[in-house]
Amino acid sequence: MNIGEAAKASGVSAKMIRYYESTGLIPTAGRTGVGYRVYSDTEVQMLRFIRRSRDLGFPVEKIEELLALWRDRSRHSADVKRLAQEQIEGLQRKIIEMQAMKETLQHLADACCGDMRPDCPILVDLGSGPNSIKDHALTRFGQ
Amino acid sequence: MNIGEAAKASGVSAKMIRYYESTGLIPTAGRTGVGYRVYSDTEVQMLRFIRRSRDLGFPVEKIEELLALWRDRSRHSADVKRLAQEQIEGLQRKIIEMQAMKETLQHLADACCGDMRPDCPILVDLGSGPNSIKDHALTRFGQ
DNA sequence: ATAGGCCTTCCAATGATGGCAAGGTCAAGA
DNA sequence: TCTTGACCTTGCCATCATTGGAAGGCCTAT
Repeated sequence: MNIGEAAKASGVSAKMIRYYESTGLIPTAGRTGVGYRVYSDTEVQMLRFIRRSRDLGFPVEKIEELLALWRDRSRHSADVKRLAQEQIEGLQRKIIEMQAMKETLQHLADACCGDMRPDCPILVDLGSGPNSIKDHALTRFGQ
Repeated sequence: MNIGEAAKASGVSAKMIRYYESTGLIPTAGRTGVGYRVYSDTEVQMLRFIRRSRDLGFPVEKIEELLALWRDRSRHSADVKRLAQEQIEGLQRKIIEMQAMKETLQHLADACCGDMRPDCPILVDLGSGPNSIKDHALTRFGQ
């Protein structure tokens, strides 16, 4: 199987397959006489594993650990679960962070009339420093 | 004010201040006789604006637009609100995406007993392709 | 005078990916 | 057999925002 076919079959672009090989994430592929990379079903399965892990947000560094466990028949499932749990926590942290950004922006946007006038609480907030949300809330409720 | 003081006062690192200057996001700072950059309160305020915008997840490209509106006294607040709304939508998209990843992982982790045995539905799923979640659910409910 | 803490510029790396260019190869059709 | 188009190869550059380091100049206090 050529790299293009392996790419189609795995969902990993040819570019990325070469990249993963260069970084050592996957072993160096076999070559034909003229230097074309050759892939077996096993290798395609490994690529699909990587693709799916990326889709779940795992950084390549963690995928390396996951692959090692995948290959290790005497692994402990606890180790896999721990990696998954860490990833879940990382995702949760980011979600909370973005949720906070979103809510802050939503409050500001709600307070902006959004017409032709120049007055805009969003710009006022951005120009006024890091505690402005609280300040703004206090100001609003204080009035 | 030196760049170090401006950095402390604005929350933007000296490194980033120089970078923003080099990319044209902020105007070139004044210089002392020996070439040190000098900053006024106005410029520090602009840096704080940038910092706060970054904290809300705006890409630098959008901050450029926000800064332009900030400076433009004949702006329409509608333009600012639109930028904020787009940012909110972008954040929401990413949140949903990460939420989906998290839930998928949570299902998988829940199904993994996490002990010393090697059997692990997480690894099975990662190795089995993109539709495995649905497949897995069907398998479980079908049994 | 010297130490250390600033400042300057330039260069490089991050992580995962896409894009482009120049050149070799293969298969099918004229 | 020759050509064409689709594939492969390597290598370099770009992204995005940020950090780090190296090499060298300046300023202040001891």
